[in-house]
Amino acid sequence: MKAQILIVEDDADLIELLEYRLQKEGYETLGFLSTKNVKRALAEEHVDLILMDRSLPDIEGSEFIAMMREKGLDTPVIFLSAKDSKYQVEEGFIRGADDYMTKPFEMSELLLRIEAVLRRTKKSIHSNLVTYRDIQLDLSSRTIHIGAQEIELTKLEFDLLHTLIAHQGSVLKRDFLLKNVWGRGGSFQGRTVNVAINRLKEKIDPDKSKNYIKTIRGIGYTLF
Amino acid sequence: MKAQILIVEDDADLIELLEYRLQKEGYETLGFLSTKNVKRALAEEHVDLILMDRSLPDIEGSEFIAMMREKGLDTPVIFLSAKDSKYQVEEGFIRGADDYMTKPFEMSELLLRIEAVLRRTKKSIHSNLVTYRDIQLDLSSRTIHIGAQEIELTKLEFDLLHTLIAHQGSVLKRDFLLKNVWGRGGSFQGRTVNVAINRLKEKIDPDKSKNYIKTIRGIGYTLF
DNA sequence: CTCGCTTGTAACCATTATGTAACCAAATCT
DNA sequence: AGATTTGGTTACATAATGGTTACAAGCGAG
Repeated sequence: MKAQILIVEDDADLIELLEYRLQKEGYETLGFLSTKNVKRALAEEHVDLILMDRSLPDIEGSEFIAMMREKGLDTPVIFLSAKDSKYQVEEGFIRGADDYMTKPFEMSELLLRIEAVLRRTKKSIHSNLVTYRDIQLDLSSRTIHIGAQEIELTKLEFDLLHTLIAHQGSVLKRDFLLKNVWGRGGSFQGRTVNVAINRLKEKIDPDKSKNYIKTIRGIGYTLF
Repeated sequence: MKAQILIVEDDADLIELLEYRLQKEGYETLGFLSTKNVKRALAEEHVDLILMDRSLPDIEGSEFIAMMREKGLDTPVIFLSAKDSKYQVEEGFIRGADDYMTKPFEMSELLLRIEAVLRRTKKSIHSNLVTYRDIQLDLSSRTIHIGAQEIELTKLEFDLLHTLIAHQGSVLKRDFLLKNVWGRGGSFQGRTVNVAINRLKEKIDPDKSKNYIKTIRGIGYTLF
């Protein structure tokens, strides 16, 4: 899948140059002369990266980013800023951007930086998912989603749910769960597993309508 | 990797001579009789250096450079000029050329100057940014900005924040942090990571309103 | 060498998670 | 149906874990 790059730059010739080169590299491009229609484009299209002149006629680049971030958009941005002594001093004020290039720049270096930023932001979606019905566990971020809702589980509850899902289809005996989730053999007596399962049930299905976990009397628990 | 040199010169014989000699030295060359197609060539190919006659039939050399720089290209340029006057040499430098040769010139001297310019322009002065929400780390200058504010972090705190951001989206266990930030395996006990995280939290979010760092009880820490 | 900053450690506090027990409800058996 | 067995529910004590603070050793800049 090609990455789509949005360009905001008030120099039409530079847009042309950038679009030509980026398309040649296999990117899709969207060129804009001002930020006027950019917001709409961001809402309508999926944009992987924004290349933006820092000093646009209508708005300051970092201001635009601030607005964008406020709307909840975290599209990465690379600034293109003029090598103006005034801006050199204020380099620290380039904020919210993922990278920046000072004009004049080498086209090949820009391409490398684009690649780097895309690689970096793509990687953050390196999740490790386990799903059962509408439950979704992300093992790397240890987050749990049920439908669109995110819920919180303790370490024990998370591990318990994880092994239940991992062995879905088979009935898990208490000994098995104690060994796999708690780590110790039979050092626990009584209702330990029982209570844990119930606390888990309470969290993933408070109104008892989904019936994720089924009790097999005399044996243990299972998911279907 | 061979450097590519673009030549713009209205004397076809001189182009041929230059190309022959430069190729013999191991450079790749692109010859042009006018600036007409040079812009396109600069977009398509990586060019390390431009050799340019200062008085071309279609455009003045320094004017062309000005245009190029405005487009954001910083490819170095060496002027070749038939006129010999100190005044003009200085003017040439002021207008953005990296070096200047007056015809007739010694081929060996040109080669030396080409080498010098290429060596000089290899170094990159661009920064290396890592961002998370409104936090921005500049890895080359090791400065940290949160929004408009610049804050100071110790080496340890900087490295810690850096690895947290680099692995944003996954929970980082204490062992992992000890290995990656501290460098040693398990040579630390107790609250070492803990205290470091809290010192970092205190600096990047003194009034505890931003909640950048989330504690995952029993596992470690994460950004989200 | 000294001063100040950094940072590991320990002691202590606060919070959360969880094992256990007591009790209740439901299923199973005779 | 009543007894018995098994699981569910609740409350609570405490263990586990992380946060906070203070302090001293280490380290580097001057």
